[in-house]
Amino acid sequence: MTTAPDPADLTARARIRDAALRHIGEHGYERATIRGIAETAGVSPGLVRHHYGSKQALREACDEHLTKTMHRLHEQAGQRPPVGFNPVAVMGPYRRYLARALSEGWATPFFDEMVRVGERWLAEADQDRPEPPDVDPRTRAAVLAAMALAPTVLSQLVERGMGAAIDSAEGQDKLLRALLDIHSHSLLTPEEAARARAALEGAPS
Amino acid sequence: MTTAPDPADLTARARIRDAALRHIGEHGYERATIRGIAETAGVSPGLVRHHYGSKQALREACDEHLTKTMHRLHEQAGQRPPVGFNPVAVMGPYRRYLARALSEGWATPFFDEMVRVGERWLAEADQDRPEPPDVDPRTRAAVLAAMALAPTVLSQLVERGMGAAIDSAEGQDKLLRALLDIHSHSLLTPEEAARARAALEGAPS
DNA sequence: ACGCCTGCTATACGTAGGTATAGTCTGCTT
DNA sequence: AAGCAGACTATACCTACGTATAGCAGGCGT
Repeated sequence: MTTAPDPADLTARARIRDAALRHIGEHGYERATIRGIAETAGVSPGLVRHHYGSKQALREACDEHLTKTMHRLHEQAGQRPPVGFNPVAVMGPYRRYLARALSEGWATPFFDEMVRVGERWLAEADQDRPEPPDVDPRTRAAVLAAMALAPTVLSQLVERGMGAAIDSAEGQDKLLRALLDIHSHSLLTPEEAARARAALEGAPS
Repeated sequence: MTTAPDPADLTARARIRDAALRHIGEHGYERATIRGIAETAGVSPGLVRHHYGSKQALREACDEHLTKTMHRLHEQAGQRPPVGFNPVAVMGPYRRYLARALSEGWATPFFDEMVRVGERWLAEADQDRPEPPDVDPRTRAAVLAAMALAPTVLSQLVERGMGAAIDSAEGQDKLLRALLDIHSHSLLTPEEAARARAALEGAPS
């Protein structure tokens, strides 16, 4: 059950967009070429310009399509909490594209939304915490979001470490188990953290 | 006390390398141009080729230089544990370059070493853990390394969330506090994790 | 039937940028 | 002094690629 393409998606216009998503995902925005995209879509390079005007605009169309698709998936998946905080699972064919968007720096809207969601989610989780954290919530959410996206962005490297493709069943299983383990076992004890914080106050050197 | 340049580093050859580190860090490998690098270094584009042969080879020289410098810094910083597991602090001028190297996928040796180090470090930390994790250590270390590198790779986005440059004192402070908080407060309780794991076994969907 | 909008192709243009070559200058060896 | 080597520049070349233009086919309203 991979994100089913609407029947209407067989149009050349849609094929171009899909090809662009794939090419940009695989090679990055700069290295992806209109000619290559056109070839994959089975059309002439001219048609790409005809439909989208420019390479930049094509990318924006991809962004929009991804955003819409993600929203749809998000809704139909319901409001279940982000177990393991793992966006890899859902993204399927868009994973690489998203990773590029993030690491090449043109995914700010998406990231901002992740931060917003995370912030709300953390606020809720903080209900039953003895003393509130001394970091502002936005920062904490941002860092957490970045960490959550790490396996997506650095998938190539993580795959090396895991010895399995991140898309494969084995890879997903390994990744999820690792995330569960990491997120349920603190690296630092509260005391260690407190000590480090104290050191921060003392010597801003 | 930023990584002091050796006096001998004033040679054109070294200036080219430094300019390349900067340009590639700022624009990425593809977008960085030999002409731009040459201009920054105050030399002709031809000299770049004279010294390094090709753009690719120039990048490799940068990699090597970064590796050596990092080793030097690593040694002179002693064996103190990676508090907050935060490589951002040290990297200084190389941060952007490293981020590019990671996200553009040509930093495998560096990442592999991080995984090795992390693996050893985790093994030690696992001494006093009631039951061993059910993930293989390499995978866990890889995911953890990726997460640790997230603020570096996604610095642009994290900065947005923090509202401060990651290099600034304020940014460093915020980031470190966030990391301390995150690493000393689990997102999931062991029970939740166990439940999620159980779900994994049950329904591989 | 006629025009025309739309999807589409073929071809051409301009430019950026990696690479290649030839030549200049400086300093050192013999 | 002669001459060689290495650092460095100027210039040229070639390819890749984004963009622009012109033209063709086919369905649709009138």
